[in-house]
Amino acid sequence: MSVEWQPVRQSRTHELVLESIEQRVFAGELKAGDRLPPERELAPVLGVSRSALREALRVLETIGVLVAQAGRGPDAGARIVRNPDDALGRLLRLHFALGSYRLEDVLEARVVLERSSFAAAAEHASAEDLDEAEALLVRMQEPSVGVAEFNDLDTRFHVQIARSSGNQLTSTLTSAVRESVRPLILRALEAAEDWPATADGLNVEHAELLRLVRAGQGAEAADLAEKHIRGFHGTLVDEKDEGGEAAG
Amino acid sequence: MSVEWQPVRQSRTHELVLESIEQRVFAGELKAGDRLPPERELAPVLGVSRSALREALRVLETIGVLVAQAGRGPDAGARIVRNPDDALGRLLRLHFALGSYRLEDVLEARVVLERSSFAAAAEHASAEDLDEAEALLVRMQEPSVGVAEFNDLDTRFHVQIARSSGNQLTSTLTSAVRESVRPLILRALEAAEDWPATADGLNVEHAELLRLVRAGQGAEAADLAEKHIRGFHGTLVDEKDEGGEAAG
DNA sequence: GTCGGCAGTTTGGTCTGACCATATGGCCTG
DNA sequence: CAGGCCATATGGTCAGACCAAACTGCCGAC
Repeated sequence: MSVEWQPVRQSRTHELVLESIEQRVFAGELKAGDRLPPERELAPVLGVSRSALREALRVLETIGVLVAQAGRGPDAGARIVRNPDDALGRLLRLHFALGSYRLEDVLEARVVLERSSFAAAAEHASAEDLDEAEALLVRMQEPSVGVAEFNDLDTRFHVQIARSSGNQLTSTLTSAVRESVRPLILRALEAAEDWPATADGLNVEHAELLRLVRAGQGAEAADLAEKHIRGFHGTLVDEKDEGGEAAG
Repeated sequence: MSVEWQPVRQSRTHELVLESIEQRVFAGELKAGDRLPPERELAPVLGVSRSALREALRVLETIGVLVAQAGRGPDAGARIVRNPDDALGRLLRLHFALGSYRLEDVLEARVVLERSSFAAAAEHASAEDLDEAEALLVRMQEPSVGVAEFNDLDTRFHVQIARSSGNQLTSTLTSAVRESVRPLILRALEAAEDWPATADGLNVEHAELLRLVRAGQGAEAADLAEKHIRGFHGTLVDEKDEGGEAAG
């Protein structure tokens, strides 16, 4: 048989706890907004120590499924939430830093996701969403804006378009992927020979992108977005060429 | 200013520890394969208790950046690794179960990612990778294959194509997104009125997809992949219509 | 009677120290 | 020299205490 043997790796306690809670989520018994029992009650019920339970809760918190709040009242305790964005962002950022992904791979992923975002935004975006995006562009056009803030606004513009596409998942993925290369982009912007010209060029493209989205020209917006992203990543590859190959 | 005030939310100890370790990763001081000092040494150095340190390590383990192994020898201890796939899979699976994402959103994401996978595979896939994909298809064609195993092989086929595209990131994302709807697809397959006919139809499409990839016809493969996925997800929407809307 | 503050209670966060489980390294015996 | 047993290093778990945050509600001052 072609199936390889796998090491059995016996489960640790906190993993069993995690499974138990996950099962409740999959079964629909735990929904967003629900509260878990207090740690001091739940631990003995599950037959584990509080520390083991806490490690499981920490895992759930890490993936944006749970938040904990001390104190009393309706907002206190451990609550089920839906906040995948931070979790995905941290995950991709760290793995990109570790060399799990090559820059070209990130580039392709961005192109694919953002083409979809811009095309969908041209279809579904509300005027308010696009107004917010425009506000970001206006702030980017101020000559006094610094590189760091420009980078921040740039990220938020792309994320705002993704969000306005109405697709939560591609929005989250777009945001996370963009976040993962944020430090790299910041370094590239800082190293730009003629910063005002660079900023101008990006501003022009952003404005045109937003115009196409507003006009409902999804296909054209997608094409320009691809050009926009590829053009910019081109400069990144140049910046990073001393990095060498990521080892297997 | 349009920037909203944010609650300051003072950092918890384990978050500070996490930041400290993350910084080392971003700075390149911690690379894949490196070992962390033993918990009992590292905790006092960081000025925190072992439990707080362990919670931080658990977070890193959750996102696939660290594995821990008890015992002695070169493989023991906490080591930096690059294993994002499980982490991303769990994240999307749980969030999909919680209703963070609508089924249509997942469908669009799959279409976008897998179009790219198939197109890139037609360009870059090695013969061995495609042989492995073919072996999966052969096993899916056996009449005796059960629904669960078919679902498993189907997943692995799509993931194998993604992997053979040479893009680690889209491969991971494809795998995770496919995993997140795996239970749903399983239920749909189980509910199929004429299972052999359903399986046959999918098998034919898979074979044609692989043929196009082998022939290097990336554009055609992408189009067929989109049709393949949309067609199948259509049956899923029908299956899930009792689910109602996901609350905001 | 109302407002403000103070104490009580609930809940997560952290710390300490102990003990258990696992896996290697090396000694010791046959 | 081979096999088994013990020492050691390391993560995993546990128990109990105390700290910190945040709401509840009482109680006194006005």
